[in-house]
Parts: sequence; C-alpha cells; structure tokens
Amino acid sequence: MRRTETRFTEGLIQLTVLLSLIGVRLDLGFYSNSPFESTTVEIGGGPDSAFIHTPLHRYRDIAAGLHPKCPELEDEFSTRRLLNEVRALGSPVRFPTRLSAWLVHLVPTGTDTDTGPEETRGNDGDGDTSDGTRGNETGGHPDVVKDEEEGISDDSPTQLTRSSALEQEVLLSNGVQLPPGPGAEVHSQWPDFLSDFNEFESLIAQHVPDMDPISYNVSLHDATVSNGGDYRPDPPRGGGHTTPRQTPAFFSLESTNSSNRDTPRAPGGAAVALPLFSSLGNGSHSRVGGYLDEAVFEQINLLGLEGLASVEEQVLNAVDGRLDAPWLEDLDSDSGLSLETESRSPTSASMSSSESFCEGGAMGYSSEVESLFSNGGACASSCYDWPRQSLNKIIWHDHNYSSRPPEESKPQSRTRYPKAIKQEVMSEDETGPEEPSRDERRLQALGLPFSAPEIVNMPMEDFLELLEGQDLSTSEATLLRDVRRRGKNKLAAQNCRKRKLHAILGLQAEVEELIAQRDALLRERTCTSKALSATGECFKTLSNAVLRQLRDEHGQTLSPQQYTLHCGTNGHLAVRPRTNAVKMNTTRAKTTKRKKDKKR
DNA sequence: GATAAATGTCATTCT
DNA sequence: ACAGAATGACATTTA
Repeated sequence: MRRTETRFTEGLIQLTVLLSLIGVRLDLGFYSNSPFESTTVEIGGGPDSAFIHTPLHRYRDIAAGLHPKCPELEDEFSTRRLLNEVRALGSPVRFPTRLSAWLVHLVPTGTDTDTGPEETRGNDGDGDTSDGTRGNETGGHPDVVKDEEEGISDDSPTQLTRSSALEQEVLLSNGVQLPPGPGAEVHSQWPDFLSDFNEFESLIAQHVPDMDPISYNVSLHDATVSNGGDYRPDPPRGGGHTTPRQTPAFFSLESTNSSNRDTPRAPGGAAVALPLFSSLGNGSHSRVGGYLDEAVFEQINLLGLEGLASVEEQVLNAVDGRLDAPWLEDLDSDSGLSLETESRSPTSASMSSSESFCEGGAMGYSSEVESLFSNGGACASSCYDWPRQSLNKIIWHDHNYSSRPPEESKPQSRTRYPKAIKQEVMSEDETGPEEPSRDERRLQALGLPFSAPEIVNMPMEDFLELLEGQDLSTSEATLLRDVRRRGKNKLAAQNCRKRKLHAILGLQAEVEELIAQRDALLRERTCTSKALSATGECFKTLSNAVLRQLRDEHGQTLSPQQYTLHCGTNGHLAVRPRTNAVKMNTTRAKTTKRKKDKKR
C-alpha cells in the first residue's frame, strides 16, 4: 500500500513533466547515472524503482546542480557547460572559411590541345608541390585569413575585388592563357558566381583539407572549354607552377565515359581545371567542421537537380535567416536557453540557506526562470504558458532542509507563505505575543518550566535528563515525548514541503529550459536548411555555367539538361550525364520531398 | 458557511 | 532498540 502511494505520487510528478513537454522528452536518464542512485532506496525492486523511489530532496540536489557530498555530479553538468560553449561558438549558417573556386583555364580546341597549356602538365606537378605550398595558401593572404577569422565579411564587395585580383595573380603564376572570345559575357558573370558561391565554399572546404591541393588530372577528353572572356589578361604560357601562396587545387572535370581518369589529356579532348584557392587546412578550419560531411555533397547534388528558387532569393533567404535568427542571440546571450543554469545553480546552491532566504530568496531559480521568460523562451513562453506569477511567487531556495531551531525556520516559513507573514505581523507587532500552541498549552497546564521549542530543540541527552530529573509521571513524560516528537515532525513536515516544492520548481525550470532548447534547435535547423538550399542553388548555377563552357568531342556544348556536375565525396568534381543522375537522385528527391511534405 | 491554502499531526518507513 | 528524518494522508486552522 505504501509503495503504491509513493509510486503514484512521484509518478504524477513525472507525468506532469512529460505532459508539459508535449513532444519534448524530458530525459532524466542522467540521474540514474548519478551517484545518488547508489543511495536510492529501491523499494519496489523493479527496473524503474531506482528512479521512482528517489526521494524528492535528491531531485532538489540534482536540480541545484551541486551536491556537497557528491562533487562527481558536476561531471554531468560540466558536459552541459561544454555543450553550451560549443554552441556559443557560432552558427553553422555562416561558414567563416574562405574558399574560391573558378574555371581558370580555357583550352582551345583543335590543334591547340596538342600543345596544351602548362598547367595541364603542371597539374601533375602541382601535386608534388602541393604539400609544401598548401600551408601557405592562407598564410600568404592575410586578408583571407582575416576573413576566416571574421567570417562575416566575406561577401563584401572588397572581397570580390580581392578574389579577382588573387585570381589574376594565380593565373599569371600558372601561365594560364585566356584567349578573348565570344564567351566574354559568360566570364563576366564569374564574380557573381563567386559571390553566390560563398555559401558553397564551406561545403567544399569540409573536404579539401584532407585533400592535397594538387591539380587533378584532367580527363575531360570529351569536353573542352570554350573561348574565355576578355576580362582577364593573358598570362604568359608556361608560367609554371603556382606560387607558394596560391596553390590551386584542380578538380577534374571528367565525363563519365572517360575511361581513364588519370589520363592527363584524353585524345581529342581538352583540359580544363578548376583551381581551388582555399584557406583550408590552415588551422582556421571551419568552426562547423562537424556539420558538413559527405552527405552534404549528396544534398548538393540533389539540390542542384531540383528546381529551386532563384539564387538571389535563396541567398537572401539564407542571409535573412542568419540575420533574423534569434537563436543566435539566444546562444550568445544569457538566455533561458543558456545552460548557465547549471553554472548558476551551484552558486545558489553554495549560498547558505540563510542568505537565500533572509535576503528574499529571489535568486537562483527565480532569476533563471525570469531569464527564461525575458530572453530565451519567447516561443516557449508563448507555446507553453507557464504561470510566471506563480513561478516568481513560489520560487525560493533553501538548500539546507535539515532541522534548525524554530526561531530560524519560522521566519522562512513566514516569508514563503503570505498568510504566515500576515500572521507574524499581526501576532508580534499588533496583537502581541503569539498564541501558544496546543502542546504549549498542555505544557503550561502541567506547570513544566519548558517551552515546546525548548523541548523540541534540546539535545536528546538533555531531554532524557529532563525526563529523569523532573520526577515526572508517566503521562507527563509521555506528553513531553509527544511534544518533542510532534515538534520535530512539524519541522520535518515543513522541510518536506519545501523540498517537494523545490523539486517541482526544479523540474519546471528544466522543462522550460528544454522547451527553449528545442525551440532554438528548430530555428537552427530551419536556418541550416535555408543555407543548404541556397548553397545547392549556387552549386546548380555554377554547374550550369561550367557546363556551358565545355564542349564535347563534336564541339557541342554540354547542355545542363544533359550533363551535371557531380560533387564526389572526396572533393572531385565530375561531369556526368544527367540521365543516370536523375534516375539515381529522383528516388532520393522523392524521399526528401515526402519528408518535407510530412513536416508541412 | 463554504472554500482553498497553510499548517499541524499521525502513521509509516527508513537511516 | 531507539531517535529522528522523510513523507503521504488526514485534520485543523486561517483568511
């Protein structure tokens, strides 16, 4: 019977928490790993009994984030603090790493291909020198490094100018010749592409660090580059290799029917290379290194095939999403989402109970909850309207529930309960001394020279001496024992209620925190999705532009409807017929679309 | 007087 | 064995 009651009541608390979450699972699992588990009284013996029968004061201690007897518990909160620090590092939406990639080489078709440019041969050589030059890619470009560090300024006009200048410099060093031709209008679009490519850069950046900035063999035997634009000066041929500061990484553009990738130049084909000037591998790796993996390339390939909105719109959406992302502020600010709850709770916990109570107790959880409402929990508070007033009203902090003299405990109780406050004011200031309790009256009736508080609080030894030395009758001794027992039980009941209240508040605050966290994660996901979509659109546009520059063996342009650029997981760019890709990706696209529809 | 909240008390379990 | 803490349930007090 007793066990059932305990299970029921504590189960109600859990149920309340779970219901409050509405979809958010409050995982109290870490409690089970807590050192408290060993001290938990396992009455039922069932698999969940360790949790169910955990006394409320243990929740209190856990919620406070610190337990004087179990400092190991801090490990669990240190994990949260670490998470907070990681999240404070920034948003995955804005990738600080600078990366520029563009088509540098226009290979004339026909006889010119036989005397192919130096970089075609040099591509192989670049691989030899890449290791030594790679580390200087960004080191030689303080501006780029600065962009990496600042991260947000890389789409500024000056950045584009710098990219163009750097591009020319590399071209000169590579001896790339760009004959003027009718493709000028296409080349003039490169700065725009590069600008739009900002989002895409970071995606490639995730893979390039592991790849030597070598020039991959150009095996585009079926593809050539059309005549280039005239916006770029003609660098001297045979310029040799790249300078140490600007080691380009060349992605191979290869048609899928190319049998030999390693062939420097396939017969009848032309070489084309995409130099990748990257600030990668310089220690200033993207701060979101873990966000992008191989799957991103698949996403890009998918996105590139899907009909998305215009590039400008996508980019603007991404930018807007970044600028309007309140979750960033949440992460940066000391919001309710802030995991500083753990860092502050110990502070309040370490505070003596007398401090927290005598000074009004408006700290610790109260401030945390207020911060939840004022900062982080905008959505949370709107969706889950916790009664703020009630929260503020009943949040108090007594991390020391042990027995104390009633002279100390009574004011606490009066502070907590308005009725008691009035009672105190009336009794002491207006109506004189407080009315004696029933036990007090009984003691007075017996003529015993001890007050009830004295009997309750005196040491057991003194109490026993009192019983023996006063020559009391059995009933009198029983009365004294009862008075002492009731008095102690009264204090215990008060402490128990405080603990229970505090535990509920702790769980309530935890729920608030989790709701705010969920809200932030949802916003983060939205922003990331926008950024990914924009990146895919950029990639699509850039791919189309690249394909328009290419020619097959018949001198025909590669139609973007027929071919597509494919990002390999190793960083390779390959030209592939679209039919296979469409077939292969259609299923994935449908799956993705179904998922999106489900979310809507 | 009814009601809800606060508080006290009892029974029980556990340390 | 006993004191005392903890706590659910119920009783009492109070506004």
